[in-house]
Amino acid sequence: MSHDRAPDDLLQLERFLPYRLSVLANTVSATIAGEYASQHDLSIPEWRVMAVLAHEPGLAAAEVADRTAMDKVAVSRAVSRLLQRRRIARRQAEDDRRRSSLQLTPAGLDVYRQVSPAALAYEGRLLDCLSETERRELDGVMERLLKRARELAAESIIRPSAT
Amino acid sequence: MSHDRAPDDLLQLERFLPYRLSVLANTVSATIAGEYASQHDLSIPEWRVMAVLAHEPGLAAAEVADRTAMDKVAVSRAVSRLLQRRRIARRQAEDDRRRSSLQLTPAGLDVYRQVSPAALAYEGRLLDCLSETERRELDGVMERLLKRARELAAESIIRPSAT
DNA sequence: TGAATTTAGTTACAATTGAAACCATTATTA
DNA sequence: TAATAATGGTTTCAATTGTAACTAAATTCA
Repeated sequence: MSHDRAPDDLLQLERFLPYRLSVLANTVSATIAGEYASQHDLSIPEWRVMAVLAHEPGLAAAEVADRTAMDKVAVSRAVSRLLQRRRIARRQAEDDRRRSSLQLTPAGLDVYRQVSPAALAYEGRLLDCLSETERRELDGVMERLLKRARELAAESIIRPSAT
Repeated sequence: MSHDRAPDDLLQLERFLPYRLSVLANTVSATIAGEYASQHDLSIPEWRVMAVLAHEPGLAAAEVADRTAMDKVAVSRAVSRLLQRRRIARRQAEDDRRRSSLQLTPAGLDVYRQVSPAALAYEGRLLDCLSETERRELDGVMERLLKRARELAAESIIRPSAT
């Protein structure tokens, strides 16, 4: 009457944390991306760049990459779109002419000030389904999981397929 | 001495749950994808298809899409690669000739039996950083967050940009 | 029955993303 | 100081992914 294969010591997709994380993150990101795009013609990478520049004006592209967990190519592309739309401005650092210094324009700051509360409102509604305690705990859990995930990622890069 | 803009009632990227979820999920997925790819030449979509077929042999493509949170195009592509490699077999349902019935081949089952414990081992090491209680709680929290995220996603599709 | 819809799945085309090559500048060191 | 290496950032090309159009089969209902 039951399946004769795949006993439950083998992986079941719906119970697999990496799968669940991926589905949750994609669902959330797709919703937000739709919101940003329709309201402000803004992609998630662009939004990330703006958000870090709001808090730390003058960063170079590499520093932005660092703080947004994006690679330098993605930052370069987001930056060039933001420059086109005059949402950020760039000048070259006087000490090092390779390096750029990025900051929001007044128009960019405006956009940030509009998007920011909408994003926080979405986050709030998402977290509605958790108790205050659960939220606090989730915070710590996420932090440790990310730290751990990075450790494991570093491992498998160092030793891509040793015996 | 402190920044004169972006007060903390505005969004700070590192504290923003959607951002954190995305970074965590991407880090985890990239690690696993690298593992699958190097060891078995298997993509994540393909792996998902195999995992559901291991538990429910005979599913049609649309049902696979359902259970893997993938769209039908992604399933179609994964299925065609898996067919090429003889990891799954397809026959058409006798009652409805549009519909296909998919199942792992013995070779496919073999791959699944190899990948599955490796994937579970990774998950175990990731969860190492949490206590037993925290893991149990995370399970419930993930479930509710996903449910909630889907509600909110449905909302914004129904009412894409009402006043 | 038979035209019009709906459903399952694939294909074609455009947009996004990632990896590697590349240019310009700065740092190193022989 | 001249050659070499390293760094910041952009560009190019290929692979992945998403959207829409499409084919074939089944269903609806006039």
